[in-house]
Amino acid sequence: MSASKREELVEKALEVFYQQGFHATGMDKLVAETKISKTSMYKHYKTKEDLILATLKLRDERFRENFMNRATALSNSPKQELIATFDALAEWFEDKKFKSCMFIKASSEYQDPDHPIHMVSAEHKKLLHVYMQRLAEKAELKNPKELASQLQLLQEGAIVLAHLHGCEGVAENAKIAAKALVNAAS
Amino acid sequence: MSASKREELVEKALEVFYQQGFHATGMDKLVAETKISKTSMYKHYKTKEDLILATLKLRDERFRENFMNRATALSNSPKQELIATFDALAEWFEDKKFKSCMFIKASSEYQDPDHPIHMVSAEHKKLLHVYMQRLAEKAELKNPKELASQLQLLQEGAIVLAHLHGCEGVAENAKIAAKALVNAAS
DNA sequence: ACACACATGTACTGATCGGTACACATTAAA
DNA sequence: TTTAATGTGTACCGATCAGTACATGTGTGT
Repeated sequence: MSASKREELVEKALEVFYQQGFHATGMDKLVAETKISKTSMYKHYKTKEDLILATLKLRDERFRENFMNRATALSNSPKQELIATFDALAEWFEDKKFKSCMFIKASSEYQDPDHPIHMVSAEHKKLLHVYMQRLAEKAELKNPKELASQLQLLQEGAIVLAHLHGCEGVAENAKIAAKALVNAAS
Repeated sequence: MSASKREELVEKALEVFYQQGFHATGMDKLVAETKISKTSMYKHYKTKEDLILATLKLRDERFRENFMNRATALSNSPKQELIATFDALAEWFEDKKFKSCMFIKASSEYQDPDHPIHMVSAEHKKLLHVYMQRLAEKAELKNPKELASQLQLLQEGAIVLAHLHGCEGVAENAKIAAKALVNAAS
């Protein structure tokens, strides 16, 4: 049960599920693209759903780490960092591999709120909310929880519209709105 | 080619695609739920994709009409109507059949920007944007196009988060943010 | 009553789905 | 060197996918 093969599998699955979708990606496609046999896949993950959950876990960790790191790097204070999250989004949108948010898409394909895939998607968004609420608290802004929610509305909206229409101006416009909301809470 | 059967088909398809998803819904399921034979279906619509496009067209018309009517009914001026769109959203989110936005989900399953399904989804969002831009113009607000974009960001974010976490407070929070943005443009 | 055009339902196609049976290769302990 | 345990690949399973061939209505003009 070589851990490296397991890693190769989940890595490739992450890429293919993200680019092609979950229902649209068959396990056979992963066999073809990884040269890992189906038996080995099902030794590592009992079902396709387990594999999807593993890819989402990896994606959650990587995405949040990168997102928060970029926002931190592009700012000098918690208040600035809240705004800089929209610069981080802009960078993401410009990536030619950008195809919306994996968790929005996952919850689109697995709509039942009690479905594990839906639940981990919701958890991902909650963790991002916590991150921004903490920033709002550090910045000593009014109603940090509500402010974080409102900024997240702008972020999720930006992701959706950047995916639908292309990235031009979307993140910038969201950033302008975010500044207005942050200033109103100062 | 009875038009009533055609209507029954697209009606049922709309419901099932919305509740269950596109890839997850087979044509056989529609046969089972409508008692319309597969042959008849494929006489009316050459492919599943054609049927999906028909359901999206119907959904677009109905949704926008209802959305705009509700916003109009809940307000007394273009400026108020911009804000009232968030009350219309709140009503929608509270419907127990609410399962996110059909077009966000469609673009999640058909990600290629050149795919017809993706394109009609983008067009739907553009039409909503036009509606709000007109309102902003009638209300004589500053930068009507940018304001409409920012309000739409809040709306799309609200849809996504209401679907992920439930509707509690989402639309209300978005409305508060919208008021701040509208007032800033007054 | 008849013939013809067309709407409809059944039963099927090859392809693909998620998942598995089983034969074989490899390794390590005895 | 033998034996047992485990990892791997192939070839397959029944179910379901989108789509179709074909036989059987069914309505209309004569």
